[in-house]
Amino acid sequence: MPPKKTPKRHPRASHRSVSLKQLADRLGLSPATVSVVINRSPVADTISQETKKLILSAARKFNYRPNFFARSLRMQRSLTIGVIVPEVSDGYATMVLSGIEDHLLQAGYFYFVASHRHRADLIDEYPRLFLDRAVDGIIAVDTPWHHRLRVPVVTVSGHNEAPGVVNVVLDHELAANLAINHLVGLGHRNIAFIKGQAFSSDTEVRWNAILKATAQLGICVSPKLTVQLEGDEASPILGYNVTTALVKSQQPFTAIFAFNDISAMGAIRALRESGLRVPEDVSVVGFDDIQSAAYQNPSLTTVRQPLRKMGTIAAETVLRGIRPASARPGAKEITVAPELVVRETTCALGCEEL
Amino acid sequence: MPPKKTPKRHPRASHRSVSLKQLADRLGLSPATVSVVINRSPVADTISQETKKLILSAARKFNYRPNFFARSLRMQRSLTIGVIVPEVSDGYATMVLSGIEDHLLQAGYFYFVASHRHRADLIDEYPRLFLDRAVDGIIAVDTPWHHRLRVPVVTVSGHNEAPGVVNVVLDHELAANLAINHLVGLGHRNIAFIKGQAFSSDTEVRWNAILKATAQLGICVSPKLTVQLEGDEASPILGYNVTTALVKSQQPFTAIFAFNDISAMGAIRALRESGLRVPEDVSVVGFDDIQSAAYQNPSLTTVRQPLRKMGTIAAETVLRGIRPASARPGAKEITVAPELVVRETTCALGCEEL
DNA sequence: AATCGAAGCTAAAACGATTTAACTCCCCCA
DNA sequence: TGGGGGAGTTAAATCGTTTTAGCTTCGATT
Repeated sequence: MPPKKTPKRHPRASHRSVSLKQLADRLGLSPATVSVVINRSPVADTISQETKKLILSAARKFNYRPNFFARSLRMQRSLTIGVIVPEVSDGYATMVLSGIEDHLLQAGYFYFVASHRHRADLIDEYPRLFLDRAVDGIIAVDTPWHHRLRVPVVTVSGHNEAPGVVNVVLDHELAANLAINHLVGLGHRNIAFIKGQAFSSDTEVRWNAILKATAQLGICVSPKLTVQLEGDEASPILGYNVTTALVKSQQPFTAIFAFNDISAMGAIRALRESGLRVPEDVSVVGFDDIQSAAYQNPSLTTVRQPLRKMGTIAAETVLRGIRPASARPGAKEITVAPELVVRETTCALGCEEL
Repeated sequence: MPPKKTPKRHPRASHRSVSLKQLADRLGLSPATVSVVINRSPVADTISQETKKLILSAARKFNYRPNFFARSLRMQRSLTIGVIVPEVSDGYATMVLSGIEDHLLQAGYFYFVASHRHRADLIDEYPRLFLDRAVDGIIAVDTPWHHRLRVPVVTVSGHNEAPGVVNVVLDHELAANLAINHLVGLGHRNIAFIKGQAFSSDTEVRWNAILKATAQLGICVSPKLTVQLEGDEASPILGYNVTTALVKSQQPFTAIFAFNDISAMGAIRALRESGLRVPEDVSVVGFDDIQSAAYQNPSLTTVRQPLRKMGTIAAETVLRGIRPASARPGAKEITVAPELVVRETTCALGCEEL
């Protein structure tokens, strides 16, 4: 008597849900038929109504869930997007993420998040890992980008003209104009500037926009009133430090235009500690309009970036890139408009409100 | 002459990377051998050194990357964790996420994020979608949890005793003690409380802890000085609203213990607008110690939750649950300790600093 | 009576890995 | 001469789908 050859089942296979083949067996049909009906493929047009009903109701009854890997393997698509950000726990990235998520999940996609914390090796490695995971597309938020990949790539605030990538960017010229006009309109002439870190992809474009805007208005940008953030953390301490240095330098100024809200907060604290009042002695304009900007004390005047919207646009764009329907190229850059939000940290030169 | 039967290749198959089989063909070996060597499986022990070298160098040369789906399909594991949070763009969740990410990526896992925005249908649906995607485990952050799933589940700040799930929670009794002791030590007796929204999983436990702590100190908790946040947004406006109402009610109080930093910020603004100074007239204690707490003006005294650490622990725990090595059950609850961070929004009753 | 076409369904080949149970040599020893 | 055993390798099944190119039937048309 030959030994009974019980085929070894996979360890976890026991309580797994029913497979397509099992379903087909139960119905006395072939997997092909079941597959075709369940996916509402055009081939199913010739399947009789009766059979279709049977299949669909059986699928419901046995709670059939298609195996994701089998399907992805066959279809060569993962319905997954990789998102790379500098840091998950900072306001900028999470706002964008929130917009990205909105759109992706609605479209039936999921996404991986990876944060590189400005480490060059990770900036290189994560996109590769994403590809190993067979993502259908990649969104890079505020992250330098040089790769050329075989999936669509969209950056948010990326300014490299990499081939095949679409950049979703703020209209920095408008942003600079809004802020500078506001300050100049209030009578400010000696304006200090806090530039972003060298690694931040917006730093350079924004700075150029500022130079252009000030030039147009005949405002001089003094190098002595220009400081630059340094350091990786997303903490107000960076703005605090440079502003303290600025005050110590004794150069007179009546306004600060900060690179972002976080540094503006640090700046305000530094000014306070130096005995300067905000906004009576120094007006401060932030950038981004993160959640807490409105609830600072005083509340922060700032240039709002529509971050959620930028995320949504990025998601739409990357998905559009996946459908090979529309020709790939399209626009290389999508620009969104900022908005000036005037709150309490700016006032007319010499004002003494309160 | 029979028509040449060129097997139709898949659309995108062209520039895809080399497969295991192709690699094996090039080497004149079988896929089995190559697989075994590349995965350093025990079976490979009997493969000659020479062959191994050949295989590994060929793999490098042709930049072989195993197909993720094929592997997952076979191995029944995805190296992916699903994380569900109320909202990606809020400080609490992102801090936890940051800790989760740290650990998961190091361990070779990726994670999906989905935010339910307190919609009951999504709280139900996302875990299902995660399972459809064959995640190996789920982490639920500040999210009510009732399911019993076939993968390990870890909650952060979950307080339901669902079977098979591990809860990572703060020691709320300690937290309440720290805060109340601090205030009482400063002479405060009439303390107002801002309770969390009903849907927040910490609300109830924290409240009970507060009742216990006050009872121990003989402090009376007046219902008239107790307000509750309402609304979904993660905005200070919620705290602002209830505090405004509190002030209007004319009940005397000299301190507020808020449910979180966000509502504390709103509370401070409301107090200010009512002509009350913080901390001279009213001391305020927040909760969480989110990034911006230290940079409020005045900076916020608060109870710090080690959110990143909680995330890391959650990640560790869920991965431990996946390895079937260690027996599944283990502790049902892992407690972490809060820490009181005294800053500028609290001072002794009757103080007039500045 | 042979042919055609439509209707309804399916066989079988992918997709790209992992894994178990052999299988082939070849040497050595009785 | 036979066979035991190790070293080195692999055939083939499996994971669960999708999809293309047919395969049956059967009634209708020439």
